[in-house]
Amino acid sequence: MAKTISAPRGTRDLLPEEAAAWNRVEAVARDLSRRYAFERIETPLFERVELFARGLGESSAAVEKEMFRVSGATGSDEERAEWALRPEPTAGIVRAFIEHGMHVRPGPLRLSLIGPMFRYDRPQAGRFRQFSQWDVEVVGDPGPAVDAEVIELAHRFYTEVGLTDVVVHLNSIGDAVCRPAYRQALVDYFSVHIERLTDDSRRRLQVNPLRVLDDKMLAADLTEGAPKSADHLCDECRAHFRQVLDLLDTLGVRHIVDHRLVRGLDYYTRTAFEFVIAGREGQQQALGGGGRYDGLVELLGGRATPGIGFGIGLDRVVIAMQEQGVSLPQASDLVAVVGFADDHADRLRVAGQLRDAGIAVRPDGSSRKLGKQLEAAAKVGAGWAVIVGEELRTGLVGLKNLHSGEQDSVAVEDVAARVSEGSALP
RNA sequence: GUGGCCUUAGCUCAAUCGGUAGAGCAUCGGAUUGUGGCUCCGAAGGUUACGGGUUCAAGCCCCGUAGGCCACCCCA
Repeated sequence: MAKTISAPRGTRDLLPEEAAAWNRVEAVARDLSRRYAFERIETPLFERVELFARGLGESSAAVEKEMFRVSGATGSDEERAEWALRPEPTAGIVRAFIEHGMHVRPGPLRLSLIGPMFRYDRPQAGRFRQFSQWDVEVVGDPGPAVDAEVIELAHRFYTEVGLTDVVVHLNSIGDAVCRPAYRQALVDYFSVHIERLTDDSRRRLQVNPLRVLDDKMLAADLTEGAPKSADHLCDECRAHFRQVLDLLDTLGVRHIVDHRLVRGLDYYTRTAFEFVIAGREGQQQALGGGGRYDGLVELLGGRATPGIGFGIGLDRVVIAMQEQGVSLPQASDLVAVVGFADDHADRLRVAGQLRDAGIAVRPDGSSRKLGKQLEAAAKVGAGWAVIVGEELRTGLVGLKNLHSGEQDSVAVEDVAARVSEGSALP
């Protein structure tokens, strides 16, 4: 045997046995996108490094150490530009929004995508270098109602996918008006305790003081004693946050205000949130997160436009579904077509007729004895076997229920109806 | 980027003191020519992750590399 090649580190193959869970997750995401009137958008899997550096912030972990760089080909300047696989979808969507002049469209714009993201960090439970997200963005709506609607949408997603105990943690981190003062308050506070900070936090204090709150290495009393952004909000931000919380109460969305939640990306303003499984502290408990980014469009060269959105990590959702034992009903309306000797023409013709009628068919292509074919049919999960034999001359085939063993002779055109009655559940 | 544990058949695992690789499950075939699931018989499947070292002899001891798992940072 030739030397084998394995999947790249931090990536994995989606095998057929996991398909049911992924199908469910993607189906719910697509259906909710439809019901909440989001339109599909697709952006490239790679963009210029500069887009992410400017959009997410130079000091964000995603840019600082997790950028998955694409080595450019030789040739033109275009090809030699620095590219990176997208670590998150928002920057690309905002880039497209600006590039296509989408601000002139009747708004607010509601955009959604499902696709892979890439971060070059070390693989771990629930963390991969390639992972999948469902992302939704509302661009052009500054009001708190849309914050609540979007959070409620994510919450509904978790429920419909079958998960329980998912709660939203949220915070308001202010805006261009009040953040500078809060920022200074943090600098003042942490400067007093500079000897208790980690090297990393001392650096963050210079670059982005909010992210010192994110440093889990610091003693709890140090971060809990730090100034809270909620206490430093300007009147507008305070009112906005208050309304978001009230609306979530009205909608019955369980939420917890977390003063340490600042989020890893620099573009967030006002509302920031994260979805976690209650009681699962420590490891990769975040199932999704997002927030408002009222300054991002302008930062990337567009005219000032508010935005809000979230990304949900579908890999982690699938893992959580497995952990919680979410049941995924297996339809067994698959029909195997078996027959005798070399009557493949008959089998394929019958298979075609059944497919015309809309059912899933798997003809046996072998000339094995009938018993082997039936055994194989049951093993691949068929609920029914259609046995093609002499009676086909009169339009009849044997229809055998592979779970009960019952069998009778039916007309080919009646098979589909019998199968869709769906009595073949195991 | 840092640390710990690990790597033998497709999967889960054995292999005594260092003595030349085994089981269960799964797969495929058979058990008197047209009816599966149970049972029985049989076959196939390995450069013991890769590379080097020590030794008469290495799956086992030593070094390196890669990969996996777990945790930290951070996040989805």
